[in-house]
Amino acid sequence: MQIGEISKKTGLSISALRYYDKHGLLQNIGRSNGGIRKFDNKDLEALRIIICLKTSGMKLPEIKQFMDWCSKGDTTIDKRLNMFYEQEKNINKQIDILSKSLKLIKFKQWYYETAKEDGTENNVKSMNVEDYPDDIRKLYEAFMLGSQNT
Amino acid sequence: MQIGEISKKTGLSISALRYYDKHGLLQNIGRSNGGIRKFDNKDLEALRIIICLKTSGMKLPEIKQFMDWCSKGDTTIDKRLNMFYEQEKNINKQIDILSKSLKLIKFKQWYYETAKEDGTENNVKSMNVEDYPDDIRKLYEAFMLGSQNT
DNA sequence: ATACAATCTAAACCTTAGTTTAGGTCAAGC
DNA sequence: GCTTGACCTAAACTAAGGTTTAGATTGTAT
Repeated sequence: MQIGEISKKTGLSISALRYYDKHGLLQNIGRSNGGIRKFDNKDLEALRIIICLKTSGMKLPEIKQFMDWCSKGDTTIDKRLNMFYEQEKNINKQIDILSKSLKLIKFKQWYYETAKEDGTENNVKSMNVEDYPDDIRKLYEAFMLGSQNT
Repeated sequence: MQIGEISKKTGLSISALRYYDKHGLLQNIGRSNGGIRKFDNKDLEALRIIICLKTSGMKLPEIKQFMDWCSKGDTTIDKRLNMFYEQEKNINKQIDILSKSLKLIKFKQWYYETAKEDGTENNVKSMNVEDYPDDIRKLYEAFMLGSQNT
């Protein structure tokens, strides 16, 4: 497979693929005599992993580090295992943050739905927290407690 | 409150706060006669919302748009409500992607734990998918099906 | 042989979200 | 009235992760 086909299969742009190659993320991809990149299924699988690590927030130098370890063989198994333990923590942290954001979003939806019904923001803006519906108050407090102060 | 105190309360750097102000995210913050920014609790709450939107992936121009709508009053309630509906979808999409990544991570943990026990990657590398433990196979397949092809 | 699309490289450019630097005020305490 | 720490602006700089451009080469089809 050539770069164009790989681009279609992975959704990465051709220039991104060349960029990854240049920066050492794509190890041992072959070249034709004329210098054209030849990808096989192993390369494709490696790319899937790269994409997954990237979308879960890992930086390219760190991904390269992992690829280097892979090339280095059995002596780096421990490091690689550890990296995946760390990345699990990382992802869980991100999910936590997003879930907390979701609470503010839900609160704001209620806020603007109420404003919409009233035809004005004034009423809901001047409401006291204690007068929010129970479930809404919980959302609001979860958000506010999550960010300390005031 | 001055910018230094706000920086400590929000965790944003002073330069980031000035940058947000310059780009119109911080509307109607006062200034002393001498030109020094004066923040009040409303400004602080607005900043909390900005931080939340930003950490959930919203770009600064979009956040500015929202702030502009807020300043414009009741005629923009619908737009703001809609923005929060969209942002909910957005966040859920991000959580989905992270949850899928987590499956690969879990699979890789099993993979390298096995390699570690064996003292080499060779055995686990040459295993067939059908011989993976059931739960592991599911993780692997969820990941591979999620990315089509091959 | 020639056309043509696809590929190649290097180097310049781009965007986002700030940070840093330089040179200058502000205002509180002594 | 002077020092000192916090604040101000504009403008240049940074970093990551690519994209774009220009000009050359490859390889397949006619």
